[in-house]
Formats: sequence, structure tokens, C-alpha cells
Amino acid sequence: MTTKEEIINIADQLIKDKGYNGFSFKDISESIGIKTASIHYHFPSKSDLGIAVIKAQIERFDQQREATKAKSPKRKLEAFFDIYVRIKADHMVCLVGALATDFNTIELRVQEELKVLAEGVLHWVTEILKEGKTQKVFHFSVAPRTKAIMVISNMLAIVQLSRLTKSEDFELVKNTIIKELTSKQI
Amino acid sequence: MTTKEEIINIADQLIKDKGYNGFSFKDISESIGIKTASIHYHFPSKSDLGIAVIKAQIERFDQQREATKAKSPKRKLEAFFDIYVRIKADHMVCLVGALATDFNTIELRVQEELKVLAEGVLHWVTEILKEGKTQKVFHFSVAPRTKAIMVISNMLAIVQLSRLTKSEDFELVKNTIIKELTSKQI
DNA sequence: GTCTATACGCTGATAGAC
DNA sequence: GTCTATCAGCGTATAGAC
Repeated sequence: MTTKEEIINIADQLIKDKGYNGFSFKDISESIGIKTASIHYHFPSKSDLGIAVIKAQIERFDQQREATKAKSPKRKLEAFFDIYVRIKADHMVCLVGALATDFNTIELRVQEELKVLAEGVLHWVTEILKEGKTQKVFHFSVAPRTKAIMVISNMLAIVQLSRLTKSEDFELVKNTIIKELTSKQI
Repeated sequence: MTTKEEIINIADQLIKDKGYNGFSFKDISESIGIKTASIHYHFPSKSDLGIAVIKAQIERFDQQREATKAKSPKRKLEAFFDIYVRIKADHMVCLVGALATDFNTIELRVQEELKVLAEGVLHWVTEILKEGKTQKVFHFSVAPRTKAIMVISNMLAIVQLSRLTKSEDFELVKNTIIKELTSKQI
């Protein structure tokens, strides 16, 4: 792994742990043993780093989507959920949620990249649900895009909310979504 | 309104707009025309102010709960949703969500107060859903507390997510929750 | 690429006058 | 209660040596 990639990875972890305005170059510096000035060689500004983190996340989503291409809708949805399972295991929140709360403090170009990420996730989940409905393994009466927003919302929020209630609430919500999606008859 | 209350109100708005680590005493200073040193007279530290903001929110929830005591479950749920409607109208996020993403950067005593707020909201919505189920106006198959978490999660997240997708997605989610809760038959 | 040195505004916070 | 003055530390960022 190059230093550049290492910086992106640590920044990604830090944002998900403490929020965009809660982490600093010093945190990265201490974490990977490099001076803060050196970070600026790879990323001129914090916004540049933020954009790189978001782009890396978009890439990871694309990889997951590609890797599960031939699998069943249920498996695809599980792949999406697994991303949140890993986040929850580290007591973190997802990148979209973390940056959405700090949205009004980030530069326009970071905001725009974040929107690209959000649209990408929404499109992916919408396609999964659409396919599942066609194959009659998922059952829901609203539009696929609407249902996708509901599912993403639940996952995005439960990693945040279960920091305050119980960790087990994460599994509870995850299982309830799957249950309602696969066993509902309207 | 006293200066103390004024500070709490502005801080509340700022947290919901820019996040806990995204606002400063200077922001408050400029907003209400008082020097930053004067804020420290009312609140020795930022944590003290944070706790006061959370406590004020708890009080507002209690007032809403009390004010809608005799109304129907549907009206009670609408009262809960209205809080989010007002937040969305200002392009903000809710206090719980904003502070949950910054959770690992706030002092223990602020974390504890935040947990009290979250438990309070969860208890309120759980009671509303329970009552609605007994009266057969709400229909759901999972435990009331679980359904409450799902509803709160959806609202908490959609104010965040709709900053990135479309503002209309807020209404979409709100209406879908009501629809699924009132028309579902399992 | 990474370092040292440095700039400089902002941050939360305190002391003491009014 | 609010002010002025002041603080030390942190924030991102730059210049230039190695």
C-alpha cells in the first residue's frame, strides 16, 4: 500500500469514527508516522483528501456491485448490509451519514462528490430491489427507489442510533428489514 | 427570553446546521451580539452548553408528549413527525443524529445526556405505536420498540440523506411510513 | 517524498476591570 | 453580566532544505 492510499484509509476510518470536523491532519500524522506537512504533499488541502476518501468509497461500492453481479437479489442485498455490519463492528457510522451531518461546513466540491456517492448507493440498492421484486423474492408496494431510500435510511441511522441505545439494535433492524422485505404480502 | 436561553437556542440551531465540532463560541457571539467571554459566564465549557442544549430538547419532547396526551395515536405520531418537518424546512438534521456522528469526540457527561434523550424519544414513539396497535389503527408484526426504532431511524436518516438526494425524498419517506403503518395487513 | 521551520487565524478558556 | 485583554494549543497550510 502506498503512503497515499494509507492516508486515504486512515482518513476514512477517522471520518467514520469522529466526523469530518472531528479529525485533523495531526491524527493521521500520529497514526501512520508521518509529519503533517508530508500529508499536504499528497493532498494539498483537507478538501482534496475528503474528495479522495469519497472517491475510494465509490470505488469500493462499484467493486461490491460488480463482484455480486451474478448472485441472487438476496445475496446482493446481503453484500450491501455487510458493509454496515463491518462499520458497526468498529462502532463507527457510515461515510454518507458522517458527511451529511457536516454537510454545511464542507466545500462545494466535496459536497458534490458526496452527492455522487449517495446517488450511486441509491441506484445500486434500487436495482437490487427491482430485480428482487421481479423474481418475486422481495415484496413491497411502493416504488423501488422509495423502498431503497427506506432501507438505506434504516441502515444509515441505526449505526448512529445504536451508539446511544443498544448495540444489538443494529442486528434487530437489519433482520427486520430482511423479514419485512421477504415475507410481506400486500 | 434570557441571554442564557438565547445562547441555548442558537447553539441548538448551529449543532443541527453544522454539527457539534462545526460550530464555535464565535458563531454564537456574532449571532446574538455578545462577546465569547460572556458566553463562558453562562456556560463554563462547551460541554456544559452541549448538555444544556440536549436538556432543552428533552424538555421540548416532554412538552409535545404532554400536549398530545389525549389525542389519537395518529395525531401523536404526527406531532412527532412535525418536529422533523420543521427541521427539514430549515435544511437541518436532528440533534440526536448530529451528535451521534460526533459521539466519539464529546465528553462522557455529554454522551450520557444524549443517551437519556435517545431513550426518551424511543420510549415516547414506542408508547404511541403500542397504543395505535391496541386500537387497531396501526398494523405491524414486530415488537413495538423495534418498530419505533425503525420509524425513528427512517426520520433521523432522511433529513440527512435528503441533503444529498432530493428534498422531496423527505415527504416521500414520511408518507410511506404512515402508509405502511396504517394500511398494512399481515 | 519527507523533513524542519514557520505562519497565522481560530479555538475554548481565564483574569480582572467595569 | 458583559466587557477587554490575554492565553496556550490546535487547525490547515506554505517555503525551502535534504
